[in-house]
Amino acid sequence: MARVRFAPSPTGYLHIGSARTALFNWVYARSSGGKFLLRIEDTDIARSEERFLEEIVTDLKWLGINWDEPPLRQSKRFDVYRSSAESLVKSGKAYREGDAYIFKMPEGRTIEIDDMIHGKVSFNTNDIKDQVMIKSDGSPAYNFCCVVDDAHLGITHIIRGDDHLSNTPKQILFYEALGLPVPKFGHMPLIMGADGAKLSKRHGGVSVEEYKAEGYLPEALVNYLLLLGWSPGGDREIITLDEAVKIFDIKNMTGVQAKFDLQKLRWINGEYLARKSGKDLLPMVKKIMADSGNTNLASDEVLIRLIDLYKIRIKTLAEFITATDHFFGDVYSIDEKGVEKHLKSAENKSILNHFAGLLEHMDDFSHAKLEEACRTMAEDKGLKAGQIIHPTRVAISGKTTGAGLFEMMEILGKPKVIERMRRAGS
RNA sequence: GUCCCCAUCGUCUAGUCUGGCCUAGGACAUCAGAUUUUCAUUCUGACGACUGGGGUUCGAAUCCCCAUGGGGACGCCA
Repeated sequence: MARVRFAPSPTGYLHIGSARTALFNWVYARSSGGKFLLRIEDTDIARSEERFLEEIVTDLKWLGINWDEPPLRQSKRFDVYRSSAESLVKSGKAYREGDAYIFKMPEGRTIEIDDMIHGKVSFNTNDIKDQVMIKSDGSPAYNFCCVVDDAHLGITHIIRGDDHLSNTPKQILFYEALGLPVPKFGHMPLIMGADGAKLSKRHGGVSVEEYKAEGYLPEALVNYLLLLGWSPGGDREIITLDEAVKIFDIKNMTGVQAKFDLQKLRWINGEYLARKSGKDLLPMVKKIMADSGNTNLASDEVLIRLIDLYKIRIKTLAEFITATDHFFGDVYSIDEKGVEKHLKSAENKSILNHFAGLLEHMDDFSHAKLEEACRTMAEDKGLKAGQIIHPTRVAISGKTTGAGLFEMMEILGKPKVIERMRRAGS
């Protein structure tokens, strides 16, 4: 049975690239009926912090990733690494230099890897230096404790980033020297920024937290990450984790570095947003509104109506806030070009005032009745409905885009609508 | 500098392993049109690629070599 792992180092937030690594390992385990484990690489005690670990755990769960056994912490196993290193010194494969333990690199050997993604890759040991196993301060070096623990955990398949490809021959040598079975490796290409450079803040964010805060749904982020380096086949673009588990085959992963495309992520997020109900989205919207300082400005009922109206017009939850700001008070963003185009002429002002006058006599302020009133007025005055709709939209929302006008009016309510129309018409 | 990985539309990719079905398919983005007598959704269409050069072969996006380009690694970081 396959056993795979994700081994984060709690020295910072969960990087989007690490999240992808975790994701593919998880999918590999679930699709093959194997186990997915977590190992905490906290050997750098000075830089490791509990709060980072908590954030990583939270983010993994948020993405839908769970693990089958309690996480293993490397900081608790320094004695194990030391005795392993000691055994290699005894057998003559390593030597000591002060308090450090160093592995003697054999000469002239070719190490061949049959990578699950790249196929055959080979290295010559002449290109590799002797490797530190235990540092002078007693802490283990990455490549060494990685091997000791992967063997200890019975890891059978290691799926990780291409940045580890050149670590692999070193690790294979450790497995051999220690007399341990060598697992299968699969190195997936790194994600680059849109400009081909290392992924950074200006590409839209590097941490899972940033995407969460921006209002991306975990399903959408997962879906997008899954499409980077793997193809579900056919013309599929939208795929859930569960469906991916059913059809995943590591053979379909490409060895080609991919650029992170925020536009496509946004599109996918929009797809998921549109498919959710306002009720399902409510907690997330409330959270993101609270985080940006908007609290208790509308009832849940009104919020749900707004979400249902706007979910097909936004790509992230954060956009909901700016798109609907005119519902939450009298200070909201104004599209100056829209004002210029629709509210400046005397004719439009007169149309606004006339329409407002009609509205004042309405008791039933439902969108159906409002639309009826608008259409009737257009007919009476020989106008096209658009000539009433556009100025009204800008007058009550400050925007040229948004939900259907009459639904907007209904939710805003008679007093606000008329007040804003009168102000724009004066 | 040395070693390693990679190379199809602007981007993600299908096709490459098992050469002919590829006048290279899909999606995002962009542009245009239709629908919606408002916004968006939706629909239709357009634009748009096999990095270059040598081979091998009846035939190459697919196999081989070289060049170029991109990325990674060469830490007592992980």
